[in-house]
Amino acid sequence: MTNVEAPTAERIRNAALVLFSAKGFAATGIRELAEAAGLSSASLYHHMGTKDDLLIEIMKEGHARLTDTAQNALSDADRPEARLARLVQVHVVMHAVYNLECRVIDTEVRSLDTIARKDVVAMRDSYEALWSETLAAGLHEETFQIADVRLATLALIDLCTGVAAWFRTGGDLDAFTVAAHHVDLALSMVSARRNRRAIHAKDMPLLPPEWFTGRWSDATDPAPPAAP
Amino acid sequence: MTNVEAPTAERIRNAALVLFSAKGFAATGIRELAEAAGLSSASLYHHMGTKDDLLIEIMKEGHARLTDTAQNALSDADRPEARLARLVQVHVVMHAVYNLECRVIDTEVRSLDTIARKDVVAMRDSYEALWSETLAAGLHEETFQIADVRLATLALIDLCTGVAAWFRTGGDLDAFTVAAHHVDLALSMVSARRNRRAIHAKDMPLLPPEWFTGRWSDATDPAPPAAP
DNA sequence: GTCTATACTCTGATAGAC
DNA sequence: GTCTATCAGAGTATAGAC
Repeated sequence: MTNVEAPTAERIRNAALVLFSAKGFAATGIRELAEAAGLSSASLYHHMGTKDDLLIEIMKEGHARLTDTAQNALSDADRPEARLARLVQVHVVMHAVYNLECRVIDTEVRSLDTIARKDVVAMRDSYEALWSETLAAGLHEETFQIADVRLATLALIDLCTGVAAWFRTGGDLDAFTVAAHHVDLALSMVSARRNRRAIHAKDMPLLPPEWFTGRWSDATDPAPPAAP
Repeated sequence: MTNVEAPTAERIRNAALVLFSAKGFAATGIRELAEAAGLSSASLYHHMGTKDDLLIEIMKEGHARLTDTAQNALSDADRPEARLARLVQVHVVMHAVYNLECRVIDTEVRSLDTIARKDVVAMRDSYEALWSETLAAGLHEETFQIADVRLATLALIDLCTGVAAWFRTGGDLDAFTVAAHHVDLALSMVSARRNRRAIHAKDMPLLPPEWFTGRWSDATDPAPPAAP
């Protein structure tokens, strides 16, 4: 559960998530990273490539996790409103639980070199396509009222991505509660309706907490520093 | 209109906006900034304090501009739905027109030292209060349907802030069109109603383009590099 | 108001011993 | 697998001439 005696590579990764998300990639020194991971700066390079490589790995892994999780969540949902609800739920829960990783993903695209940036943007685009397709389907069968699919896609993703910036583990709202609220906000935003009645989160087959927890065995955010 | 022969201090500021927004504050070198502004790095310091001071000035000025504009926009709007519409409109238009400045404001809080960060966060809080108060008023008179005012505040601001990340001047949608769409999205999100009927942007007394252009005489974003 | 030259620190990364 | 020592370059900022 906790990170006591975690493998060195993982300790480095966790230290990187903490520092990159708090100060930014460019402002984080290699010595600082080493100290946070409990090594000398030279030893770092036994476990990773360059500092750039470390960022690239974090970003690609994070995007892959997000897309994979979303695709799994969509696999047994047919209706556009159920699919949108799940996209929102997955996005928000991930941005709350993998909070540091998501902050890095969402803010450090500019720190990537041209090649890596191209890869990451492509991953991002294919993830966004899941949203666009869902909105287009809901618009087509008149479940959603949307003036512009592209704009609505960006708006919905912005709405859910913003969570990463203010969510705090241990706050008054847990990840699932925030996600449920956001599902409602999203459904309202696209005026989701069936039989002329507004659809709400409580009418949706949302993913239960266990659905997520079963996928978290490997690599989550590092545990936050203990409260004083 | 253009920046030909602009005062040196302004050229530096513009160069800073371009570089800070594109690469980030920490990743921008002082020599790079000097070159972009057309000076030697030593000459920079005749027109500004430290690199940190330059960021602080940009961020405080931007926050002040945003809050001032919002307060002016609210001065002749009474009803919660009109006030929300104007907050959204101002926020989106500013994030589109002062795109670079807003990107810096929204991403570089972490680059500020403790003292400046405290100031800027306070400015941010008082700006957010305009939104919270508007939502609380609309909830109280049952114009809005909101489960959690704090969460809805953050959600709405996130929705509108996101525009800065993808808006491009000269794209297929101009700032006012995007803002109008976002007003609709925002009103839907809070299920704004009067007499049991949904309220839309077209029913609102939105600010005309002239309202904004009258305020842009002084300092906008630098002109984008000419197309090839 | 702008420059050249420079001080001093920190940067990412490597060499090679243990 | 970790360390100390070190490299070459880039970082911010200043001194002082013009």
